[in-house]
Amino acid sequence: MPQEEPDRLARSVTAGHDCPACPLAGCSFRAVVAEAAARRTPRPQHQYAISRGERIIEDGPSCKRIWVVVKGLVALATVLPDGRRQITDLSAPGDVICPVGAVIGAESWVEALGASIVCQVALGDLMALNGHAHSLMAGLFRHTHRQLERHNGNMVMLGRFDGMERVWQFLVEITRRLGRQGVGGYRVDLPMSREDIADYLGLNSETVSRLFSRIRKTRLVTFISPTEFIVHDLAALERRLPTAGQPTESLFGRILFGWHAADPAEEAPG
Amino acid sequence: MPQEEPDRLARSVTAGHDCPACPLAGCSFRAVVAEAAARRTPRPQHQYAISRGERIIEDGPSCKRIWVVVKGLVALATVLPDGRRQITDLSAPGDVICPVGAVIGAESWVEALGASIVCQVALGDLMALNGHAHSLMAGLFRHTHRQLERHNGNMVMLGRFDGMERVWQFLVEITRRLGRQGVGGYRVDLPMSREDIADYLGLNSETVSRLFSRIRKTRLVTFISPTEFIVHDLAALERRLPTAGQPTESLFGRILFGWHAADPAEEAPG
DNA sequence: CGCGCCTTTGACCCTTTTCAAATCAAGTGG
DNA sequence: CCACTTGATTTGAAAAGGGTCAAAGGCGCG
Repeated sequence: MPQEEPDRLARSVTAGHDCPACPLAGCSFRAVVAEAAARRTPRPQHQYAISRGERIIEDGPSCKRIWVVVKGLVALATVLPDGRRQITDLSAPGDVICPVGAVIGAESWVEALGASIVCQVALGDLMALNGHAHSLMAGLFRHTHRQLERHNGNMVMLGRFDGMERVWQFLVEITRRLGRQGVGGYRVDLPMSREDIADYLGLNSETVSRLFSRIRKTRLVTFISPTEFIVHDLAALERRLPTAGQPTESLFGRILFGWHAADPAEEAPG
Repeated sequence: MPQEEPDRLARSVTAGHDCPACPLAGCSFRAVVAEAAARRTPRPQHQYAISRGERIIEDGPSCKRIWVVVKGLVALATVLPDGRRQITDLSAPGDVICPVGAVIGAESWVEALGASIVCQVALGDLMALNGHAHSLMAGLFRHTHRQLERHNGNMVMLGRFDGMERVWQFLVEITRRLGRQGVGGYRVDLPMSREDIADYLGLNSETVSRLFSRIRKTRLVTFISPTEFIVHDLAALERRLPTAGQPTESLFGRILFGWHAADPAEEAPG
């Protein structure tokens, strides 16, 4: 358990192989990384394999790198001195992880929840190549705003949802992000323990287990094993959410970076 | 109450007077706004006075403006269809408010908690003048990362602090941001009702009131009125926090924007 | 097979919520 | 200036929800 013996797990990431460009189709940073690769930057990024509990650690005090999750599931966790842990963000394949400030008196780090692969992008290399390239800025900005949106939703969940609502919310979110559509619905292979889920939802593991048992009785979800389940009707789950919807994308980036969508009202008089 | 009759409060901001540049000494955006003013932009910003409950509203679907709080206290609030409200961020004088994405099925807006003055900065004007000016980008980036850090701390609070810890945390935060040092300690004039505080802390107003009563008994804080109090010993309050510290500043911006501090390890080999 | 770890379930306790009533503060009008 | 109104705050009592502690059940692994 990370909160009991943090130091035992504080191993650095293990080196994998170089990759010429981020291989991930849905990667938010694909264009940026591809651009860096096209300019033949020396080792603009590496892939690293990290196993459950391992952390991504900066060697120095400043933030020189970002990471793109290629495979697995990675968490941003904050642990209080007394051991209480809160997972404040989950990153699935295609998501970008930027270093983010912590809270003095608490430890924050990025850790793998299951066997994962991350693609490391050296920010300095990209900066040196591109200067303050528009595409890099736009990518960072878009990513950061998505993160703000997720955080906004998570705060509403933590502050105002009861236990059952949190678990429905979690199942919907994780099914959208990790579910593979198949016969009988979405199949989800979830690399999180009950305690990880509890730490994400602001509950404890026994409560999560009890709530999962109640969900099992609804027959909307079939649990094959503690870490595998099938969602038969995602829409039925979504109807149980207090919000009944999914996060919107901020429009902020459009004016800054020219992200355009079909939006005739865009230039309406203000 | 916003959650009972939101429409009654949905008045647009009332126009104040033009201001040549953001007048606020500690404003994160002072440099940016001053730069725009120096280039004689036509009306790069206005000041608006907004009273309690009024919202800052975008006229169109896209985000064309940012605001700097000059006076008062402004909240980013999300309200669920059933009326539950969560305040996800507070902005005090000097803070920048950027539009941030909401959650479908819930309403999000920026509202004044007390009589406030905000300085509106038209992003488009700034962009047209500066292009993708380094200072604008740096300012936005720095602001956004501060917001991420606050959000991270708020999620830990909402997920893992009990009621008493949340109220101590709130008092420390609000005293740091709004307190004026005087005889007997910091005096704080707090433009929030018990319900506002509850919606920020993920509690309800009766619980907040009860917890305040318990704090009154410790004699560490004297409540002059429901919205005025004196913190006699801020350090004693800080010692009651589970974290015993304050947010750090992310170092991320340094490499991107050249924010430099005394940091010899900055270029240490990675 | 037995060990250790995770999960599930039960019983009980504590915190917070809910519902209700009383108190307090600020305006209003006589 | 004082009764009256209105809304916010405080306090009380009961109920609900989640946490804590403990025990039993599953599962993989040596």
